[in-house]
Amino acid sequence: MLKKISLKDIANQVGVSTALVSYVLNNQKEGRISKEVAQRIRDTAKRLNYRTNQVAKSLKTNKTLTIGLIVADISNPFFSSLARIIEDEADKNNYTVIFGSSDENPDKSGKLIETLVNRQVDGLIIAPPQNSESQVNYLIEQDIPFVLIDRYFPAIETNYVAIDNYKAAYTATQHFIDIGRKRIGMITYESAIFNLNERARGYLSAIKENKIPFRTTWLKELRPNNTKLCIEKAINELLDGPQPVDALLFSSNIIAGWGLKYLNSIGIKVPDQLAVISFDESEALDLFYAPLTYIKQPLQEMGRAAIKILLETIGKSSKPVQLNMEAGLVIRESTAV
Amino acid sequence: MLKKISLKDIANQVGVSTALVSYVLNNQKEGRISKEVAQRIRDTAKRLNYRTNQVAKSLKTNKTLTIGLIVADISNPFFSSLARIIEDEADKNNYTVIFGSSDENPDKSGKLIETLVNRQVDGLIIAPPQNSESQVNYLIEQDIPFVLIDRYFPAIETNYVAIDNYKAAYTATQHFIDIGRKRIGMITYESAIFNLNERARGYLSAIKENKIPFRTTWLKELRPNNTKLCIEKAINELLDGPQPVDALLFSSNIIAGWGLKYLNSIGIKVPDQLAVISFDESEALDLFYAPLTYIKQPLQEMGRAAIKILLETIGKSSKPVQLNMEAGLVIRESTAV
DNA sequence: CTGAAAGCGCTTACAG
DNA sequence: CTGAAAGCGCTTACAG
Repeated sequence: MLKKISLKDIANQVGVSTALVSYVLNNQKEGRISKEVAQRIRDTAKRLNYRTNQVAKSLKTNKTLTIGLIVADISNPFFSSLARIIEDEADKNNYTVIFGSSDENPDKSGKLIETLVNRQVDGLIIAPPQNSESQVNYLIEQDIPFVLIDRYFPAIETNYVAIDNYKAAYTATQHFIDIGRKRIGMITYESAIFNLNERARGYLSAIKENKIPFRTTWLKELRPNNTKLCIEKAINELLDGPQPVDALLFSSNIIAGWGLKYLNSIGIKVPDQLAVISFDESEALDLFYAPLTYIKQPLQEMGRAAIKILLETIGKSSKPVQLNMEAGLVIRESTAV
Repeated sequence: MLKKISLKDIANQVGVSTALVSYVLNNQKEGRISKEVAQRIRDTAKRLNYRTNQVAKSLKTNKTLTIGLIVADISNPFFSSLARIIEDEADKNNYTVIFGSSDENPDKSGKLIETLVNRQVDGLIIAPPQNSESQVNYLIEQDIPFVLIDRYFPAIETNYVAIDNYKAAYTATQHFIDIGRKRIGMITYESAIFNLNERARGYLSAIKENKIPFRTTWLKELRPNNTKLCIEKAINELLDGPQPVDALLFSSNIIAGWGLKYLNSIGIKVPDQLAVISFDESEALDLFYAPLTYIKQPLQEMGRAAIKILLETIGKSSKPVQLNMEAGLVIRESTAV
């Protein structure tokens, strides 16, 4: 790289101190600097194409105007959509975002947190994987501002922004019942992640409260790895036998993606044979021959709230803000009566 | 935040200079420091939970170990997949990535470049929007390492990693011809972006060289804005009249997404009435009842190459490396004979 | 084997 | 209205 122009270069050219240059370029002490000198400083800065070195500024001010975003996988449409919203909101506040993908792996997320903290991010937005409680506690101990998003740990008092997953799953299941379905399956991950458990809990509650005799084989909890085959196997089990399910709730867009592909390939008729609802939308789901009924998370609001809370926390540590937003149910053909 | 532990704190505790602490923690001058002291320094660092302040280190070393990634839109699956690959490759080299979305807008990309440069990123990976030549020239002037990805400006000599879009479109069009299609349409964006022009050029060449009488109405070039309606209109025009097209090439995954949705809704039979090929894959496309034949870009290789070239350029400025990789054609049901 | 010291490019109280 | 100076937390020649 070329030698960069520094404040000192401008100061030398104009024949003033770097202090003065700094004040002018930061629009400080407005009234107290002679207009003429201020203008000469500005002109020179422009002529030399001066760019402030944020690293030096950060070291001095102890602010980097950078936030770290840790998601499970930036290539998952749910997270990349969220990332885009967070990017835009951050930008409005002159913040820049560094991202990292944890792959739902606590070791990776721990390393990411460490890297980002070393880089002195002003705060973090994290979708924490299971078993990462200690990392969250570490951030609390170190008094590093952060907001959990999508998931959280009910036992730890932190900022978070999520949806009411219990209610969302309950509503979806109730919808199946309302359109007359009697045997309702659900495919989800076997996981300690709170939001997934809430989804299963909501599903079970709705079934119970409607006095539908529940069969344990209706709820399939998959290992997160080896997903594709497991999903196919789960679907087979749900559809085989004399009492196949007539409705199916997918607990994530990824599961829905694989699941629909498989339903396609084995020629199941949706919604006639099987009504289907998925958590989260995805361009993908629109191309299924029966556009999917889905649980729509208010991503925009979630991203906005996360940034807002984070910036407030950066400003001054305050009481944790905990937001359980309400998700919508977008009803389409996959649950048509 | 809590007061952070600095090198000085460790130095004070152990009773040595910060220089020594720095050497030990960076594993420098290994043999020349007494084992005993080194061990005490390490123990103390651990006990105090020392984290190095990367900002201070960066200021001194003039390296931030950060790269900037500017794409059109991080929520577009093409770019988020690329981002994920770049993230992983960067991580292997201890680099971290800051991203930004330009929305194909040169003003936005200009601002992003400025922000990232001010933040002293060591280098940039950019998918440049149209009319951003001046920004690229600025980077060259300033001798800031960068690699263009996905698109580039043939008139400017830079590092870039892209596919041979001409060839990819040619191959796709040839495939239509090989399966007996006679009236082949293409929907693309009206744009000065080189890669899109190359796609149109490849399509036209294939038609010409196969001596198919080309009709200008077959090539639809849309304004990038208001896409959905434009695509529907374009499809209507292509399918209306006595001589509807019997094959259709979509020049991006976004266009394909909207296009397929519309084909679905108007009940066109793929591939019987209309054979279809799209640029780029997407989970989405698998859910279309006739899984799509698509042009597969070697994303993994592209991301890897981009990082490799960038890091080499950061190491020492060298001759521009220009990679036109070959895309594959994945043949599926949408072009079945 | 170890330390004193300069310096990276800024900001900001303090003094005048 | 303006400047000299300290300091943010590191690294690294240099000296011993």
